[in-house]
Amino acid sequence: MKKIRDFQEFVSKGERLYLRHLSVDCVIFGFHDDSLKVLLLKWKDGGHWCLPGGFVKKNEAVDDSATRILKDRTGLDDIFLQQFHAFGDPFRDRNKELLSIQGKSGKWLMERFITIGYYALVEYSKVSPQPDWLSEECKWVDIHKLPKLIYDHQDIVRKALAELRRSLNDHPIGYNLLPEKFTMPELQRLYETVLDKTLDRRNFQKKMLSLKILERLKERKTGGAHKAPYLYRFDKKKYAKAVKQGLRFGF
Amino acid sequence: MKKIRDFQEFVSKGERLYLRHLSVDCVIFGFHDDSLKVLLLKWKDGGHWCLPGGFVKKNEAVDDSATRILKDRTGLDDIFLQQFHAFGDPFRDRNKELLSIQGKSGKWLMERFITIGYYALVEYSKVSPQPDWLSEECKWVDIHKLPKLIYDHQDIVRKALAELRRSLNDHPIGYNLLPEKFTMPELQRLYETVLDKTLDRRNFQKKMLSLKILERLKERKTGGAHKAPYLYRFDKKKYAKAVKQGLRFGF
DNA sequence: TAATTATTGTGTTGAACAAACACAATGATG
DNA sequence: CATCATTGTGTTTGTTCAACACAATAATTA
Repeated sequence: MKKIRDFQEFVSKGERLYLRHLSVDCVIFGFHDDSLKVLLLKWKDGGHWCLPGGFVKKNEAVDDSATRILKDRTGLDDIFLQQFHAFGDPFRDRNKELLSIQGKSGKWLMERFITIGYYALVEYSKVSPQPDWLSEECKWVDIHKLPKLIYDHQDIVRKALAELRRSLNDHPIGYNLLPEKFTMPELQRLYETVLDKTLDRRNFQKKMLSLKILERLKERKTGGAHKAPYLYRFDKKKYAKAVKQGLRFGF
Repeated sequence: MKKIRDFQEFVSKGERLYLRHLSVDCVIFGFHDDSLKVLLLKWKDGGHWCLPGGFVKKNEAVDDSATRILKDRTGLDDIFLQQFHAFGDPFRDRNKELLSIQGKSGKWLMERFITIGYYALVEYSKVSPQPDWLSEECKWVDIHKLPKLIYDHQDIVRKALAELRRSLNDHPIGYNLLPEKFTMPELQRLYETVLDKTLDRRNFQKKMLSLKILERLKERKTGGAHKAPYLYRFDKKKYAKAVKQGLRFGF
């Protein structure tokens, strides 16, 4: 992929390259330090925060646009990605004065955009956040400590989180959000964080094990200042089979 | 609203009026004769079947486009409407040769469209299906006996049904799909149809009543050749309260 | 008008699951 | 080697779910 040097070049090429009025925004979830994080960008100009996003090439599937954006910001392929909502209010991106667009060629950017929202589940430690040409910074932010975001990006995050919660009942999110090996307490804290409530340790373990998609490994010693918990990993075969049959968690 | 006289006028005005590359398609569900129906249109030209759809005006919220389309095809306001997916494959509407567009002004219609899918739940008897200017016919079709549909409209229906099933756990669909007064067997057959499986009559009733959103009325005599079942209706207050707290059906 | 028939209304039981809870084992710390 | 926070496991109790049976009723018919 050819790199776009600067803003002006991007703006003038954009009109030829992209579908008008249509963008993609991604809510990229990660889990670290017992909290749920979202990957955000900070604009060079003005320091405003926003979600990683981009546009749809004229011959590109919208899903592929999302995949491309994710790859650009995280360096990762093969990400779990889920389209969840299209945001189509005509005033959703009204205050475009935030962008300092000059010249006639940038007009397309000032027009109204409908954006299609995707959320992604990634393994925190595998991501190397990369700012785009617009941004000075790309970093993880605790979902409960979000800065003010541009446009309706706050709503987009809220909706993404709501959909993530909804999907808890069908989809074992630990598979995508945790490293390959993890402990039961870690898995539990993930669920507690997403659901924003505490769960009973013993009942949680029973429920998880009853799904028969986990495999228990040897002890883990290092680090923790207390009794070393077992490590688990997902059993891919059983996992795939279970998902196909339709898992029912009870959250 | 000014009526659009014919195809050519529509095509030439469209470019000024609508956002490019963006459409809305609606899967309108109704329930009648113990079966789930979808409202379809049949084109004058070629007799192809499709979903009711339309385009997004330059200053119109996408949700409002869907509402407008629904009003035009059914005559109804205040419809339960739910956006469920954006279909963004570049070849999804490839075979545009189905449309016989002539003239330069129609070019916009031949380009690629991303369509945003909505499903609606309506009370069958209240709908008076109205063809649009493209169509000779607008009618209800059993969801299990669909004709061949244009483009990816079959996929759109499939996805809508999947989402409807998913929503069964949070949303009491009977409220939108049945007439104000209905019997327990009717409600049950609705669920059986949507889920495509039979349910135990007694357990179903217990579950429904335990939600405390139904109000039982007097007997119903007319019609049925057997014991007359009670009539029920939704108790709007309790219903609203329950939905807000998050219903959990167990399907 | 009384028997027939299909359907509705209701209740019970046993099994599966969920919530609440207690105690022993462990590994680092001082 | 005693302490401490945390993990591993099991029991009890109540709730929900699945499977099932029988009496009541409204139109039909004999």
